Amino acid sequence: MPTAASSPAPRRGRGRPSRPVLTADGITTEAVALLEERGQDGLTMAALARRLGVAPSALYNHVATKQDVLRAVQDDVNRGIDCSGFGRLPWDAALADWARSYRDAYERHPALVPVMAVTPVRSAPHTVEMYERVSSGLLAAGWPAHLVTNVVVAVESFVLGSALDTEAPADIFDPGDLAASAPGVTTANAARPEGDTARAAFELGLSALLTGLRGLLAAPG
Amino acid sequence: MPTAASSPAPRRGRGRPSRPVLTADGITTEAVALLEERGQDGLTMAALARRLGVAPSALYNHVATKQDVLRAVQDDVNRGIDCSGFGRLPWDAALADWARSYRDAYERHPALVPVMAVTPVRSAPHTVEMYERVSSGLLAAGWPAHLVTNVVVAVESFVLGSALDTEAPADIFDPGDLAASAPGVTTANAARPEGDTARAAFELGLSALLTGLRGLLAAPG
DNA sequence: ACCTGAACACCGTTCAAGT
DNA sequence: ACCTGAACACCGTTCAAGT
Repeated sequence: MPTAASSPAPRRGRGRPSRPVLTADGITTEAVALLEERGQDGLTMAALARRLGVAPSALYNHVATKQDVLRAVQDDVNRGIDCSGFGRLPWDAALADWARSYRDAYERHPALVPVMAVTPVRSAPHTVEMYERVSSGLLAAGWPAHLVTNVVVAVESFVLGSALDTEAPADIFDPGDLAASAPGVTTANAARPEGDTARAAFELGLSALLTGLRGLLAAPG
Repeated sequence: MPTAASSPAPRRGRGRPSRPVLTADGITTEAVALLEERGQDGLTMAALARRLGVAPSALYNHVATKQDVLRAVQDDVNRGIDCSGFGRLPWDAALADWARSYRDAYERHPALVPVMAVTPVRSAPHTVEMYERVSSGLLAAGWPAHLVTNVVVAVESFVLGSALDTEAPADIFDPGDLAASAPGVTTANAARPEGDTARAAFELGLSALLTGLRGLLAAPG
């Protein structure tokens, strides 16, 4: 029975257990599960502790803050992002696959988007590994070193913004009472094909971004 | 003395005031100021009420939730975004100016990024006006109606992701102890020019995105 | 209708006491 | 070292009571 067992019986003893009942990895695993099941607001230190069969204060023997938990969760999410195209496919196809996988991962965890944008990569091993595959792939494909990080950040910014956009309600652009003063919005809305509109906008932007990047690599300066 | 006066003397009377002391606009104005002065965590209903010289519960006669306050603040921020290029400049130059102004506005208010991505535009008049200028500008420039909203959303996703990126610490990509396993990241970091790196990545991405969009408009399908 | 003040059901976090 | 349970300083929000 791994630490991931749900709803373990609460400990009744008063003092230090003979063997530790918590580990950093176990906390992270349960935090990911909790985030997946109950969403952003469901991930509280109290709920996490209950899942682990422990008092909330016990968590603080293993993590300093809730932000620590979020950082660990985020590194775990990044572990699942597919970077396998680099070195196997042309750089632009690899970058496109990475961007799609990256967006899919954060579509499932939009609450982590602001965390990802701001958290240093050190002590986040899977995150470092992801960036290493992308950066070394771009370098090997002939991208000038001084542009590589900017390319990565530009694509990442688009991906994270697009991940937030997947949360938008379908009628976000419906001007309601203000329709009379917004004929252009109304026309554009009416002509927009139905279906997965967030994905359509993402694919359009990704395609445009890659076209521009190919041009930049071909004619630098 | 407008409602924006700071630290008014608290009312001491017990019942309904002879004239209302709060208005929706006054609440929004003070909320913007509070967000600007104290940042995301500083904008609490208690702090907002104190600034307005009122008990926290009084706010609930004018707004239903704190989310309401955030939505109003956000519409106010959108009022300041420059859309003046549309109809005056070529569509791509107008779109670039809009994107820069949009990013600048949310760089000052990164906490509003997740709100913006998700909030319906109805009952947000300045936001509708912004989208109207952009949409009608693209339509007038010859963009097919069925692509206009996707273009807007794609650029917006890039802008909002880039706004979050401005919050990142300068050493976010420093692999620390993991440097030995990340030679590509280390090389790219070392070669990246110093200065406003977030802006450099934004300008690179914006340029690439616009190049791709120009190509798409020229050769649709 | 629109305010006050008390109350409710939470938060994340700290800390003394236990083993 | 690593747990419990009580406590602290907050949150956003509700609601009866006042005018």
